[in-house]
Amino acid sequence: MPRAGITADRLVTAAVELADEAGFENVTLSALARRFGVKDASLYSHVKNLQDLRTRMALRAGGELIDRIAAAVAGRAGKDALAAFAGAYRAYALEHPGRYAATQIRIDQSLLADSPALRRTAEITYGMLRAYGLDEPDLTDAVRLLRATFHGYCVLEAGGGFGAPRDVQQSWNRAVDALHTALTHWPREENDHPHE
Amino acid sequence: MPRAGITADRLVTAAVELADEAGFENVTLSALARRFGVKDASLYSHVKNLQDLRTRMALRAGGELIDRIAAAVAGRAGKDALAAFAGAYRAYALEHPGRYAATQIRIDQSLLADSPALRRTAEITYGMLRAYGLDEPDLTDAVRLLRATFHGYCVLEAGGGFGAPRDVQQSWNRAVDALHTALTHWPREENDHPHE
DNA sequence: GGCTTTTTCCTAGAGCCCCTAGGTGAAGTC
DNA sequence: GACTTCACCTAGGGGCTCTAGGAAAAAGCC
Repeated sequence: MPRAGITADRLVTAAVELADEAGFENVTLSALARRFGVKDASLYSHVKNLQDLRTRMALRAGGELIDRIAAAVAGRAGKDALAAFAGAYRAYALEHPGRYAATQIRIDQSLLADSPALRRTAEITYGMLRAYGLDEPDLTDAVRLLRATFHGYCVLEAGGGFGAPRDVQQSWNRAVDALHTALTHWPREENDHPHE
Repeated sequence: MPRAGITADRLVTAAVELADEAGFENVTLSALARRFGVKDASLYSHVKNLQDLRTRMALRAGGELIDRIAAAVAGRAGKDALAAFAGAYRAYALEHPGRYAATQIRIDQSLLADSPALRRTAEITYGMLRAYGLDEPDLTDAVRLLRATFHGYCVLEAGGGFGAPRDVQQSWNRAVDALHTALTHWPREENDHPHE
C-alpha cells in the first residue's frame, strides 16, 4: 500500500486549515488522520502529541501574522504605522480565526525564546512606537496597552461579543484613533497615588 | 443508599470552584461526578449537557463580576469611577481565572437576552462614561474600546503573555490613565479618511 | 400510616478522543 | 541485493460525552 507522504510541516498546514474551517479546539489528531486517510496513531511519528501540534500551529500562525503586519507597516511611521499595524492585525484575526486562536495559546517559554517571530514582533512594535518618543518603562506599558486592546478587540468581535448595530470597522477606526491620542498625550509620571 | 443531594445550583457552584482550581477547560462532567461521589451519567438529570453547564457557569460568573464592579464603582464618577471599574474587573479575573474564563465563552443570544447581569453591565458601563460627555455612536465605540482593553489585558496577563520584568500593576495603572486620556480627548468626527 | 408519583441515581453501552507498544512493509543507502 | 531507517499498521487502555432504560429514595396525597 502506498504511503500518504506526511511530514510535520504538511501536518501543521492541514491543521491550521482545519482550525480556520472548524475552529481551533476542533483540531484533533483523529480528524487530521482522517483527512490524510491514515490511522490516528500514525501521526505520532511526526508530532509528539496534541500539545506539540498546537505549539507548532501557534508558531506557524504567529509567523504569518507578523509577516503581514511587517508588510503593512513597512515605510510608514506615526499614526499611519499604527493604523497599518492595527488593520493588518485585525484582518488576519478575522480572515483566519482558527490560526489566530492558535496564537493565543500558552507556549513554553523555552520554545518561544528562540522563535524569530517573537523577536520580529518586538522589533516592529517598538519601532512603530518610536515616533511617540516614549522611554522605558512607558514603552513597555504602551506595548502592553496596544497588545491588550488589539487582542481583546479581535477576540470579542470574533466571539460575537459586539451586539450593538454600530459598524465594527468604524468602531475599530475610532479605537485606533483613541490609542493614537493616548500615545500622543501619554500620562507622564504624574500622580500615581491621587490625593484622596 | 443515601442520595448526594445534587441540584443544578450546587453543580454550578462546584463547577466554578473546579474551574478556578484546575482551569475552565478541565471542568468535566466526569470530574464533577467524582467530586460528588456519583456516576457521571447521573448529572444529566440536573444539566442538559456540557454546554448547558458551561452556559450556567458563564451566567454565574458574569453576575459575580458585575456585582463586584458595581460595588466598586458606586458613588464614584469620572476617572475615579473608571479606575474603580478597571480595578474590580482585573481583580476578579486574577482571583478567579476559571470563572473569568467562563465569562468569555460564546453564549446563545436568546439565553443572554433576558440575563439581568448583561443589563446591569450595560447600565453601569454607560453610566460610568456619562462624565466624558460622549454621544452615540461614540459611546458605543468607547464601550467597545474599554471592554476590549480590559479583557485583552486580563487574558494576556493570566496567560503569562507579559514577559518583561515591568510590574504589571503599574502598567495597568498607566493603561487606565491612558484610556482616561483617550476618553477625555475623544477623537471627534475629524478625518475618517486621512488625505493620503 | 399506605399509596402513587416524581425525582435521583444507577448500569450498560456506544462513540470519539489521546496515546503507547510493538510489528510490517516501503523507501532510501551501500 | 542486503541493510537501515522510517512511515504506517494493529491492538489496546483509559478518559470523556451522552442516551436508554431500570430501581430506589423522596415527596405528595388520601
